[in-house]
Amino acid sequence: MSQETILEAVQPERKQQRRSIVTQQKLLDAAIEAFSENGFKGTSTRDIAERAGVHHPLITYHFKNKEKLWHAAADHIFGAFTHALANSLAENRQMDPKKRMSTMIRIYVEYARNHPALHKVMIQEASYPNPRLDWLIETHLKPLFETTFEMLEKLQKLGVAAPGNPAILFNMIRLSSGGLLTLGNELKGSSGIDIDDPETLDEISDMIVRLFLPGEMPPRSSTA
Amino acid sequence: MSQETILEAVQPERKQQRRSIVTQQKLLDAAIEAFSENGFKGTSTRDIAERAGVHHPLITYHFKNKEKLWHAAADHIFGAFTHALANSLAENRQMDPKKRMSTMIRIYVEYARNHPALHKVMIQEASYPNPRLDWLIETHLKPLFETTFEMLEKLQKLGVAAPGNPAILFNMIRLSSGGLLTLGNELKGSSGIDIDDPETLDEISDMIVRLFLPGEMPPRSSTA
DNA sequence: GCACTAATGGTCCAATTCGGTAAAAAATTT
DNA sequence: AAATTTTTTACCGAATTGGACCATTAGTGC
Repeated sequence: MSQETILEAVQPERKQQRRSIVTQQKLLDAAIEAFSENGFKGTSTRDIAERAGVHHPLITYHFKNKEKLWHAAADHIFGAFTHALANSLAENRQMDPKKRMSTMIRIYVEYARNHPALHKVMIQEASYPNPRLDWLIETHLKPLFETTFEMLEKLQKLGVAAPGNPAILFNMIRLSSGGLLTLGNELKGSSGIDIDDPETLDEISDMIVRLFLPGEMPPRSSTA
Repeated sequence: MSQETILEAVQPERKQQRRSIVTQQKLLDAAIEAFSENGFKGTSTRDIAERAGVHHPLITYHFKNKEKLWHAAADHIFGAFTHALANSLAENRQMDPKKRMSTMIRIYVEYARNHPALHKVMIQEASYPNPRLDWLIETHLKPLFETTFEMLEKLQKLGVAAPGNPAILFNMIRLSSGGLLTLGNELKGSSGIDIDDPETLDEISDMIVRLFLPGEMPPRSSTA
């Protein structure tokens, strides 16, 4: 979590003021929200400043320019998610693989509900080829996905996860959870699904586990 | 298919010229592409005209304004998809329910590959509440979804489709197919999935059928 | 071929918005 | 109180916005 930013590199002869941290935080949150809704091109720095309740030149002051603000915002939300995920996985280190994966799914569903911007930003940038997408893939997506691929493959060998290309399988899980919640505004009207109902979230998580991890864990052998 | 547009309402004392239809077509295609990439707000009419290779005042001439162009473009792509779907379903009228649903999935996967704008536009508009989303739901989504819900419920009763809320199930299918292909630009880099490979499309379709329609059709009884 | 209209091309518009800068004012830290 | 960080206010020039206007061209119906 080194989002004390950018400016730290210059030369902080004096320590950063608290209100400065607050406005940076507000700007990052507002930026993520705006970028996730309207994409990079479709978002103006003025819109972001307004959402943050802050004067727009502060963006230049704190983040230099729009591009750097986008990167900082992406780092911010991915960092927070990775952190939440790592925490939860550390807690469940001794659980069996199926339980661990189920937990990850549950966390992601919950996270996607509370921070839909995480998935939305990926969609926005994947919308057409651009350098930000490449950066996102290399910096955040690949590291995040790799461990999950491995976990899934292991589960497939154990007969727990459904067979087939694990990469495709993983992405289907990703879309059935995060992608589904991203459509929140539409689901109620088109399908009568209310993602604000906590029971709905459980229903989604349970269904994903049932669909994608249909097998049961084999009884633990003494040698392994 | 009444996308001969808008102007027909005025009073066509003479019949529409062929080149006019061509430019309208080009504008509709360009509009869908642009709107799907950058959303309504993020798209300029000039961008659309440029993509279409057409002078931008022609948008005003043919579609009155940006809003009406969006609606015409949405009608256009949803009409085309509904048409393709209906055609294929008509061909397979005598097939058993599981086969029919599998066919629908296959069609949607293929369609989403060749016309990613269909799904992208829905995502763009669902990104935040707005009147276009409401219109989209009422005009196109609900009619399109209703029949599928029913088919799915029937398949659940037959033990073919996975159990659980059919609306959620349906939307997971929708996202595992169309939503997945929408991420095309990202999937290669992040997961090594190449959606330009026809085999990948088959793999996706097959996996969806296996995951969501795991049961086999019961042998046909003589009375039903 | 002629008259009429639909369609296009090219130009212009006024308004707004864009990202970013500069310098004064205010708030904090030392 | 001095020094420095942060915020505020005002402003910039460039680009873009959706749309209007009219002369020209192409196609239609006779």
